[in-house]
This record gives sequence, C-alpha cells and structure tokens, in this order.
Amino acid sequence: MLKNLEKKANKQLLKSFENLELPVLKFLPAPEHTKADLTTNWSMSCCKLLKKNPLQLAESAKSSLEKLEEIEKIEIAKPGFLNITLKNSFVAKEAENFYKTSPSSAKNNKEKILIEFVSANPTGPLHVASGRGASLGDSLVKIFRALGYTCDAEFYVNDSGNQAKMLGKSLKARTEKQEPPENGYHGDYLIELAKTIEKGKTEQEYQDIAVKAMLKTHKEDMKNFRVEFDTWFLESDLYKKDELNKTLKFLDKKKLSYQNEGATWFGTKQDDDDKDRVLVKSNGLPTYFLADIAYHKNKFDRGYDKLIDILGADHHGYIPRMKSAIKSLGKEPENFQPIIHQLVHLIKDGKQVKMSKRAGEFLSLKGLMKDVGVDACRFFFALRTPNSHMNFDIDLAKKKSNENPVFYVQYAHARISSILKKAEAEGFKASKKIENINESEKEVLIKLAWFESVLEICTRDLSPHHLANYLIELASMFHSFYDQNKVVDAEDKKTTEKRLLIVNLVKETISKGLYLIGVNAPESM
RNA sequence: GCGCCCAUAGCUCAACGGAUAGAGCGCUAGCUUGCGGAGCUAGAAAUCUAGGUUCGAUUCCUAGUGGGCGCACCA
Repeated sequence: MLKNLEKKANKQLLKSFENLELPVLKFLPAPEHTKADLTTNWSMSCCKLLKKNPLQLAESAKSSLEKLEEIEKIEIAKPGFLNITLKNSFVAKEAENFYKTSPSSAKNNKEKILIEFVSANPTGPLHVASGRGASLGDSLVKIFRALGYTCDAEFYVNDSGNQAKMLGKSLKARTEKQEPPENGYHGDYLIELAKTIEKGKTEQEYQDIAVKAMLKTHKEDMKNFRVEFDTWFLESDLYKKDELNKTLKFLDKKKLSYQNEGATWFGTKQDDDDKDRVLVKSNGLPTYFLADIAYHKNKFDRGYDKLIDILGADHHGYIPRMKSAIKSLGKEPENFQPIIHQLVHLIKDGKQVKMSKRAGEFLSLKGLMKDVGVDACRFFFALRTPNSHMNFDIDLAKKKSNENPVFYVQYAHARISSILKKAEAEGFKASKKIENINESEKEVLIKLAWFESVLEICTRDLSPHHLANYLIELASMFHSFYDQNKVVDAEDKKTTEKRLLIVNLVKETISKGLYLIGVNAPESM
C-alpha cells in the first residue's frame, strides 16, 4: 500500500513542480513524537537542486500532496520534514487487501540468483560457525523468494583434494586401531565410523566412505536446522567433467595466465589482490583456487546471473582474488556479491570457549541445536548483522526463558491463535471489511503495511536482521494493542469481528516472518 | 608491517545521511479473580578519542586508541 501511495505522491510532485530531475520522494515511518504516520525528507533532499530553502519547498510540497485523497493532513517540522497523517478510511481499506496482492519488487526482475553457503569440508561434523552462515543463507533465499525473485541455495562439497585424502588416511588408521597422521582428523567421529567398516580397503575407498558418511551428517544437520538446499554440488563433478582444464584453457586463451618456476599463475595482482596466485602447482596438481574459478564459471554457465557467496571472516582474504576471477570470466563486479559474516564466539561460564581438537559436543551445531533449540538458535542468529562479531552465550541461550526475544514473538502468535479459537467457539467470524478504526488499530495496520519494505531492506543489505527486529516491534505493538482493546469481548459484535480480522493479519505476518527466518510459529506454548 | 571487520545503556544487539538514538535481558515503581501476566504502563541508563565533509553524522572521510580475523605452489 505504501508503495502505491509513494508512486502517486511522486507523480503529484512532478505535476506541481514541472521538473523531471527531482529526487524521488520516499516515505519512512514517522518517529513517535511526531504523532504522524509517515514522514519524508524530500524537501531537504532537493533544496540544493532547486535553490530554495527547505521550509519553503516543504510548504509547496505540502499544498501539492494535500490534494491526494489518501492524506488526512500534513505537518511541517523544523528543517523541512513533511509529517503525514493518513486517512483512517484509507488505511482500513488498504489493510483488507494486504494479502490479496503479491509483492511487486521483482516483477520486472528476471535475474536468477544463486546463494552458496556453509560449504563446509566434509571432514567432520558441522560446528556452530556453520550455523551462522546456514541461518543467514537460508533466510536470504527465502526472503528473495518471498519477494518474487528466482533464488536457489547451494552447498559446495569439497570432496576432492588434500583434505579429503587426509580424511581417508585418518579413517584407514582408525580401522587399524591407530592414531591418524599428525595433520589428519583426530575427532571421535572417525573412531565411531571405523567400528562399522571392514579393514583392508584402499585409501581411496576409505575416503569415499568417510566423505559419504560426513555428507550424510551434514545433510541431517541442515535439515534439522530447517535449512534447505536445492543442490549439493560436488567438487569431484568438476574433475569428472574436466572443467578445471577447460577453465585453464579459457584463461590461457584470454592470456590471463602465465608460467613461472614450473607453476601456472593467474594475474590477480592487477586487480586488488596482494600478489598473483597459483592455478597449477609445480607438481602438476591444481590449486583449490583453480577449482573454485571453475566452480563459479559453472554457476554462471548454469544460467545464474548473480552469485552470492557467504563466507566466514576467516576467508575474507580470499575475496580479492575471487573478484579478479569473476572479472576474468567476463562478468561485472555486481554479478558477484560475497557476504562475510564475522566469527561466532561461544561464551560459557562467562568465558570464551576456545576451539580445540578435544572440544566437546557443545561446539557442534548438532549439540547447540540440542541444547538451545532450533527456534532460539535461528532467531538469535537472525537478529545480528553479518558484520557483528557476535558472542553466543550458551548458558543464556539454554535458559529457554523470556530472556530470549524469540519467545516474545512466538507468544504473540500463540496468544492470537488462542483468541481466534475462543472467538470461533463463541460463534464470531472475522469480518471482511475494516471500518472505523481507532488510533491503536491504525498503528498496527500501518506497521503491517511496512512488511514488504522490510523484506526489501533485507535483500538490499543482504541480512535478515531487519526482519527479526521488525517482528519484535510488531509483537510488541500487538501486545500493547491487545492490552488496550478487547477483541472477543468488545463493545459490540461488529467491533469484535473487525478486530478479529486485524489480529488475524498480525498473526499471518508474524507467521510468515518467522518462517522466513526458520522459526516455528506455535499455536500454543 | 599490510589488509578486512568491529567499538552505542550494566549485558547482548538495532538504527536505509535525518528530528527527542531503539529493543531484549537486568534494575526501580505500578497493573494481578487475565479474551493466555511468557503480558502491559511508567522510570533510571549509551554513540571510544581528535579533526574534517554536510543544512544535518552513531552512520561518510582522515588520524589515533582498543579488540577480532587474515596475509601459502593449504583447502
């Protein structure tokens, strides 16, 4: 609703100012103290251009916009804000259509997006840090889709190369009741796995078994964490299809690679990298980087226009060379958007838990899910921007009490469900129309109207935290509304049925929002 | 040494260059025979330092301080 109004307002301004170069007017929620519904800083944003002072401009804009039938009144504040109060009848009427219209954002946007995330090596259980990436990626995919974009989720499985080899060696050692090699994998999970396998196989066979087993646990963990992937892309498939060599030839043809000291190099330094990078080592083996270029080439070849990679902060140094690689593939920088999320620090007993080979259950994502619960975990991750260096207080998260805001939001949903049940039992039906709304009803309805914009901000910033915060605000608004307005026992039947519709809209929005961040919306708690 | 990220209330975090900087937890004072009190109302409490750009800076730029991470012919 706000978008249509915004369009209309812009049109109106163009008409009044007869100037096609005007900056676009954008509505924002009005701050509390203004007592208005919407605000805009339009007159400040174009005062330079028009060489008039913002207050004068605000006056002209005011008289222009006041002609719109949706607007009740406009007040001008200090430097030149326009504070707009909407007509109650307009808000009420638009609210009826909230869920009848689909999002407009992506209507003209046919680009296909691929988000790659987690992509942990299949050499051990997933740990907590993977949970952050998983939560972030899954929410973004769902939000893009909710806005009508084509967006897929992919997990890249590094089942080739040194690490996988080492995994095979380690498993082999375990079947022979020996310690894995120095730089192998020492976790207990291989001891467990070894118990179920015969001795005397080749390293390659053990590697295959181990990778398969690890991949299985990763898939289980992701499923339990409510994270869905469209594809689990195997690095080994790149080798099978000879895509590394094809990529090498491709780069050679473009004269982007060169030989030095027996190795093949790629000139990333000319872009923003510190130094050039090796593609093929002097021993003839390809680097991970070459495989990754081939992998990204493959993604584009599959028809994706925009690639989003979610990486932990410990890999940020990798980005300049990857950007350089994307350029060499003939793509624009905006076709590749890496998201770096900062590392998660686990706090237990008030102290940071350090990573170690001997670290116990609680460091694994599985353990965390068990301790904290998926809802709390997903919501907790969703609340933070990827850039925040977050502390995950295990003791606090374990409490499952109202210290965790996820329960606050879920409680609102459960409370509404309960009201609706009661209303149904007493023979009330939510009305189809909303008429004669009061101030707190209006406030709630306008909050609901911002939902789509919040999702857009999430896609702009590539972070779901705006949505999580919005849900807290919406829940708070509902609780407050509920405290002031009787629903089932309202003054009359008409009011009850009107409020049932409003409350229903809140419920649907909370439910939809929670779904987007992978949290359940319970009917009761 | 170079690069990336961060610094906001007692704690964990928000704020698309906008107004009187928001939440949750904790704290203080109320609301309790409630349509679910896991709630509501009120209150105390914060932008690391110094410059700069701007009508306007928590936000952008420069320098500093403090912290996290990274700088392989590893993946």
